[in-house]
Amino acid sequence: MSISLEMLGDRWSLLIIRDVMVRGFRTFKQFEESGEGIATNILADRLRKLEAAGIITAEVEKQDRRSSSYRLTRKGIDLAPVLLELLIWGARHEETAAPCGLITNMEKNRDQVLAEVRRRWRERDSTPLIPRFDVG
Amino acid sequence: MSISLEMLGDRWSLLIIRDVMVRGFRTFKQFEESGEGIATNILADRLRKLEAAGIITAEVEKQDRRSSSYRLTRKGIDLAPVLLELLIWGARHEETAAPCGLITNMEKNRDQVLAEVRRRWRERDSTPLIPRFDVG
DNA sequence: CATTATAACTTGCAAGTTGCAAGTTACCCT
DNA sequence: AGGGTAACTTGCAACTTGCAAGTTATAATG
Repeated sequence: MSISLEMLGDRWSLLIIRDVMVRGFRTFKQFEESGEGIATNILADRLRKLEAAGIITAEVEKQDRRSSSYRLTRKGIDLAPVLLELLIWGARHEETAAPCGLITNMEKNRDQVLAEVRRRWRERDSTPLIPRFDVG
Repeated sequence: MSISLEMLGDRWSLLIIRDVMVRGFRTFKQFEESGEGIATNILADRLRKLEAAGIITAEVEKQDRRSSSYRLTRKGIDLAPVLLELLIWGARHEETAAPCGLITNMEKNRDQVLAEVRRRWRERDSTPLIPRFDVG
C-alpha cells in the first residue's frame, strides 16, 4: 500500500488514469483541456512518471507526428477496481455532480462495469464510457 | 472521484486510515512510531483534516487525558474496499514485502476480508488484523 | 514555398507544502 | 515536587506546485 501510494498518492495521477480509462483521453491536449485545471508542467511530469512506472505508454501518432497517444498498460488497467471503489465512495459520502442512480447501479454491477472497462481496453475502444447495466 | 481525491490524494491520508483500520492504531504516538516516517506536523495536520472531513473522530481517553483515541466513522470504514483494491494492486504489480499467498487469498475472499474489517469496526476490536479466510 | 496554426512540451518565478529539529503544554506517576 | 510522556506547535530550509510565457517540431493553408 505504501508503495502504491508513493506512485499514486497525489492529486493528479489517478485522475489522469481515470481520464484515459473511462473518458478515452489519448492526448496531452485532451488532459490539458479537461476542465480539471492541471498545469501543463505538472501534467508533463505526471505523464512521464506514470510511463516510468509502467502504468501508461506513450506512442507517437503515425497520422500526425506532433501528437502522442497515451494508453494504459495491463498494470494501468488493473487500477480499474481502485477507481471504481473510489468513485462509489465519493458518490456515497460527498456531494457530487454525478447522477445518483447511475452510481447505485454501478455498485450493484461492479463486475459488469469492470468487465466493460476491460473490454474497452482490450479492443482499444476509446469512446467515452457510459456503462450499460442490464440490472439484475 | 475528483472530490474524493481532493481529500485523499496525498502521500499520507490513506496510510493513516489503513493504520486505524487494520493495524488498530488509536494514538498519535502509534502513528508517529509506525516506521513510515511521517513528520509530526504533517501528522497533526492530516488528523485534523480527516476529522474535519468526517472520516475519523478524535476523543480524549478517560484513563489518560493526555492521550487521544482516533477512530473511523462510517464514512471512514467505507474506504475499506478502496484500500483493499489498492493493496491487491500493489501486491500484484510492485515488489512488495507482504507474503504473496496471503494477498492472493485476500483477492479470492474480498467479501470475507471486508466483512471482518467491518465487524472489527462495529465491535471496536483493535487487535491487528491478520485475516482468517476459511478458503472455499 | 512562406505563413500561420497546433501539439507537446519547457522555463522562470512566486506561492504553497513538506520534512526535520527543537520547543511547548497539559497531564500522569512516584 | 520532579521527572516523564502524549500530543501537539514553531521555525526554517528544501522541495513541489501553479501560472504565464516561451520553444520546438510538425502540419495545414494560401
